Amino acid sequence: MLTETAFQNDSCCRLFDRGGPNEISVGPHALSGAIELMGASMSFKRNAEIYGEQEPTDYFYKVVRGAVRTYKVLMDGRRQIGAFYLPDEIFGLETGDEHVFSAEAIVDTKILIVKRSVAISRAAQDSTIARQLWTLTGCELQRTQNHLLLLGKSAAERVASFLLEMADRSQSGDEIRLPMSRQDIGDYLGLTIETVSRVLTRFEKDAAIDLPTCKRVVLRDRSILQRLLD
Amino acid sequence: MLTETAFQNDSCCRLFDRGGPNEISVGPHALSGAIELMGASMSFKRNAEIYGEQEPTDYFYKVVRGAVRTYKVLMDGRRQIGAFYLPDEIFGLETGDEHVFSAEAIVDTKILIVKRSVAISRAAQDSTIARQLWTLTGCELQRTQNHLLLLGKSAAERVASFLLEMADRSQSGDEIRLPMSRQDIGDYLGLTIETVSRVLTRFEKDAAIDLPTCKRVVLRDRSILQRLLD
DNA sequence: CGACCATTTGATATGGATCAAGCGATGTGG
DNA sequence: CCACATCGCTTGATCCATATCAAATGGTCG
Repeated sequence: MLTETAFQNDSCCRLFDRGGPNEISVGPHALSGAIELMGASMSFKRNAEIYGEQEPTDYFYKVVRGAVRTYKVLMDGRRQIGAFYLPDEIFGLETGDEHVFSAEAIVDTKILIVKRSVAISRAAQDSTIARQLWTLTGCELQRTQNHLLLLGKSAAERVASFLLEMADRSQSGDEIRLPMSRQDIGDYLGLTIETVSRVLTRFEKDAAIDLPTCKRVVLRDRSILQRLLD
Repeated sequence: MLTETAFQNDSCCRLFDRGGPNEISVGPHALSGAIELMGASMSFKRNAEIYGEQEPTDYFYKVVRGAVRTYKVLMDGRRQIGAFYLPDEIFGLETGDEHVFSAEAIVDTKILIVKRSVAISRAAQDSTIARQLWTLTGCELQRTQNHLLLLGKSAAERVASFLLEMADRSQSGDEIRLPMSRQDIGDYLGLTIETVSRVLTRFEKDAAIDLPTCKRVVLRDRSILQRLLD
């Protein structure tokens, strides 16, 4: 599970480097407007939709500030979260012409946007750009495979994996600030909010973590969590 | 779920087209031998290992005849199957330097092999090859995302998805010849063999399928299965 | 302060796992 | 060609982890 923590290295950012980010003030759904430049910047309010299921996959996105969830709502109303994206991470790399997942800002979020067609035509001329696109998609594949393996495990293992992964990705030592709700975590891990809550309480009783507030987690004994994983 | 059925179009095969396939007779683990050509062919016996976890990711593979499973064995001994690959499908596209999954022949299987380094250097010169590598990885990502969504559903939904997907991919109308065991199916769907068996029996009682033998399935009423999906 | 929403905690229900036979197909040696 | 052994599949009985339902607590914002 920890292998996925290295999943978006800085060399991939060149895609977003052309042109100084020029702030464009827009609401949700304004993406389909006339953004042709690479590296255009947009802001989204908490819970605002960045793109919806079945919309055309016209852009790549990079989180500057805030956090993003991608998700799909299933027939029965259940919601599966595909991934969380934190600052410096890239999303929207879906393959087909239309998005299978939707994307929303979890908190107020700033994002860079690149038109897919621009990136692809650059890739046709510059093999290092092509290589980056491939690598990014490969990293996303690896992340998804790890997520898939996660769903085969017990509730405690899933939550432990999640905490260790978040600690690694937010790079703030043993103190994690969770931007997402229990419902988000549950929908990511395939558990109910009650089960997530109970496991966290259990970890706290076992002195593996502290929960100063419900959004802040402090890892007190990583080895207890680590032992649950393989 | 059905979107994934179109996941490896023929345009991707150019990777394997250089040089007439020259049969090389080898056993498992012989991959690390001196295969430098593109499109070299190898045969594997039922249950033979094609590559193992942690081996270097030096090749891409394409099934010519037979069937392949990729899998990972977890700490507790459970085995998660990542995917099944049927004739004309490509596998081994993992991102890192080492395989996270192992690959085995499910039945006696013939495979084409391409050295990864050769494909990559061709991609650096030919942007259509680069594009194909990217597309293939993207298709694999889509397949994995669908697999992930599958694991959130009930046992009946998982089995129904599996049957419809196999029917589509084996392109033999309503009659499916399953190369894999119940254990394989269970490990793919995250269910026990008992549950897989019970669901199949239930589908037969509901007149959705026939089971002339345990390896052959005839879809009698796809709409019953379809109704379980979204 | 009060209303609202998210989270935690408690009690009960359930889908699929586990444990345990039985059954059927496939292959082997006589 | 048949008797028997083996292995994979099916069927049945019971158990358990997590879901579901319900209520209490806590945190946030007007």
